[in-house]
Amino acid sequence: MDDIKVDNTSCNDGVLLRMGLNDNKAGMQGLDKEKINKIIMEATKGSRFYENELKKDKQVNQRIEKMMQLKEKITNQQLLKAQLQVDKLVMELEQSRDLSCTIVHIDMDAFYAAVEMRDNPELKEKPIAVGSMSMLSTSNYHARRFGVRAAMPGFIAKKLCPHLTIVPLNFEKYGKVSKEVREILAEYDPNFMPMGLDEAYLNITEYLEERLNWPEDKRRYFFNTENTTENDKQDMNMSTKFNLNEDTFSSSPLLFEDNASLTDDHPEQRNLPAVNSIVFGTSAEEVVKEIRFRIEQKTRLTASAGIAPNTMLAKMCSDHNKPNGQYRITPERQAVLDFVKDLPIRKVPGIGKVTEKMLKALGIVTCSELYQQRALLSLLFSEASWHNFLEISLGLGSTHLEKDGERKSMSTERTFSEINTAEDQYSLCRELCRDLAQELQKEGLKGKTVTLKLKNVNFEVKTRASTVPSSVSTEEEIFAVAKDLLGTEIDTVSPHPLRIRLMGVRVSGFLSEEEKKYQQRSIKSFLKSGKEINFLRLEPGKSNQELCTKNSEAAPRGSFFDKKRAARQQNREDLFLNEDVDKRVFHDRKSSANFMEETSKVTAMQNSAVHKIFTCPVCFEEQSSSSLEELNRHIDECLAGSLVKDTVEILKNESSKENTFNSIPCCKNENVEVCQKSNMDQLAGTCQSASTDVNSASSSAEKFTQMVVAKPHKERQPSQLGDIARNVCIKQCLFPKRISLENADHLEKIENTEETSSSCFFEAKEDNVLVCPVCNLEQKTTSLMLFNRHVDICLNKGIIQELTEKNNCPTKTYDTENSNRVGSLSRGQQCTNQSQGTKRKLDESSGLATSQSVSKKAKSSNSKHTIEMFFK
DNA sequence: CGGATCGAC
DNA sequence: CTATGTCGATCCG
Repeated sequence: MDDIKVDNTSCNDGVLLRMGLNDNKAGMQGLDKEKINKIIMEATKGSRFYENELKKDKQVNQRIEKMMQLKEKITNQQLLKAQLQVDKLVMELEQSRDLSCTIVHIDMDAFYAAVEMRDNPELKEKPIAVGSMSMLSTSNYHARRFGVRAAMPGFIAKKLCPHLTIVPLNFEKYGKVSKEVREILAEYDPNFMPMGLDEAYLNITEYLEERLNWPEDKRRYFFNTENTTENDKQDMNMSTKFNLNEDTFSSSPLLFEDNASLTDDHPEQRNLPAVNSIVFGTSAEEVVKEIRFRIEQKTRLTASAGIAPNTMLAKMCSDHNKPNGQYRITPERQAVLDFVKDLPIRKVPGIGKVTEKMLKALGIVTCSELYQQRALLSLLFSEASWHNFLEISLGLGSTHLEKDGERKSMSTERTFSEINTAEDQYSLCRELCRDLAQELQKEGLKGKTVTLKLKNVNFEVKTRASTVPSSVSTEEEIFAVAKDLLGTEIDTVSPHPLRIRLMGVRVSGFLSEEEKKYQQRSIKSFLKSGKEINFLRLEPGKSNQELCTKNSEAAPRGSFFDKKRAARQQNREDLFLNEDVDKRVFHDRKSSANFMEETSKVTAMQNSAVHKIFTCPVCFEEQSSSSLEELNRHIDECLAGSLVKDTVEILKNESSKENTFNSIPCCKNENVEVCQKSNMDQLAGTCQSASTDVNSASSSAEKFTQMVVAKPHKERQPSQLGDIARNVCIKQCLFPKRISLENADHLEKIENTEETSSSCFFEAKEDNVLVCPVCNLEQKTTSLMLFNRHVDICLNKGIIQELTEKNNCPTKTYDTENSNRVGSLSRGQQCTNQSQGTKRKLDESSGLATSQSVSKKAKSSNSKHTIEMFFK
């Protein structure tokens, strides 16, 4: 927004700090500063809001006091030393100064208000503001003369300006206009960076070069005469505004580069020929004029702009001649320093009310003072802060517009009139969770930490966060966490009621893009394959839902380990099948991205005659089938023939990194894929979105488990067994069993919170018999930690060396601390595709542990849970 | 990690 | 009556 930052007047007390005032131009209607302050004060004093402002102000003052005390203790010696250090950095920064870019900041003037005025001519001559009685988003310039500004509640604005018209927000409209503007901007920099609806940065460096050779015609724009007849008049004004003089028409670059064009924002009235087109030059100024011209022609709204060698300066430039003006800092060091010299620090983006006040306490108001005090600042502020200060005072800023990365959090919050009953609060909380879950789903995000935000009726804000071992994304999941947070807050104030005026819920701690791809793909594909196969194979009426919703009652938890034990007997050999499976199941090593396609192709196969080669996961023979139906039939036959063998565990590493399906280490001897609970919880969201059948899951994890885990043969009808076994089978082909670090990570977390979490994994203690992957002996254990300790000990014995040599395959470390970074991705690749020599190198360079480093690790830290897994 | 604060739009 | 909603960054414990 183009609202001018509050210039801190001399008022010493808090509230007025934020009530910035505009100059009251002579002869204009409006109020003077004093009057405005008085009115605001009267409207404010005594309110809960005001009391809170005072409190916050006190805190800032305390911070300042602390800082001043620190300052007192600083000796000259220290200061000198700091000076040297800082100046060293100054040198470096100065050397890195880059003036080669042309950055433009475009800022629509009083955007929302301007849009509303445009669409309702009645408002044109009136003071208006956009927002509500409780909060204004912006005001037009007329209203600003009364002290009506953005972030001011409407009722106070009304007191300042009784004639003020308050127009409600209409984001849809602003969004449309914003899009129109962006379409123009994209022509100058396809990578421009929008900042909200009304601002954007452009890097027009390249564009400028190109444009240099453009003929006039390419730079000619026509006045929009269609719009309204009334607009003709404006067009003439436009001509004036855009300084359409002879220079412009001659479009001589030389003439434009001189200073005359720098003053074009205050053009004198000229006699202009009536023209319906205009040619813009090739200089940066001309380009920006063109942009603004086109914006105005297209939207009938004006914009201000700044041109400078970096974003920070450009932003401040756009403010310089606002509204409807532009300003350029030429790409010369001196020009930059001149601009910055007397600039109040408050104008700098990033310097807000508090920082301004703190710096003011040190006698720093302008940027040159900021520079002069650099040594002191380096001793009083954090490194990040004083580095920033230094760059500001040198006029340095970023020269490239980095696209904002992935979002880090998503939240929703609501203000309301006091709510003080727990019941209402819970239901409100649920509602927020519902809204948030919906938004999360739109972006396919799941996060690990849930934050509850509360503002009590005294405007005191509290946030309470909790991070859970597995990502959440559904209403139920989020609410489950949020309600606890809310509960404890209610408890802490009890027996008094919790009196709040705002509640908010936020989810953060998303999986990184890498993790997400990795996880989602495999999960989605998995679900897809599972779903399709079920869809095809299960008798009518047997839906996923049934498989999913039936959970613990149908499959008691103890059975989980029963099955494990039973399975363990006959599969040790399976471990050694990998390589074969490797070669035979997958004809080509497609990236996992293809698996989505792959599965959908399989679906498509039913309708199309396309033949598809597929390897039967049971007999490992290639099958050319024209339909999934056919393939299934074959598999059924195979299964019937080799039922005893059941499904094989396929420890295959296919080339794609992402395409690994997670399973837990201790399940490695299982013949069936077992999804661990923490993982299941993660899957739940996807599960729900992918499968419409699945809903109202008290624990989607368990449903999932049931879907995946095959029951022992005898308990099932043959047909069912076939279905499920094949399901598992195929799934394993598509998503060969692997251990992911993520998994290990969750394992540990779950274990640590064993008592509180409803983890079922180690619940049946007597059944926890795990096979040590090192000594291959069964270990009866009550916790993963104990088991890991055993593995560590085994490793320490040096058995690993022997095994590694024998197996000629690297070992794997599951380091819970590095779990996020160490992709299980690249590992799969290495094991299958590369000779060991290469493997080792890659392992080391990517921070992965090879057998050697694993041993070291195991020795050096017992606290780390290392789980080794040997392939082949 | 959790909580508070700052700053921007 | 009546003082926003959302997001990222940073600092501190």
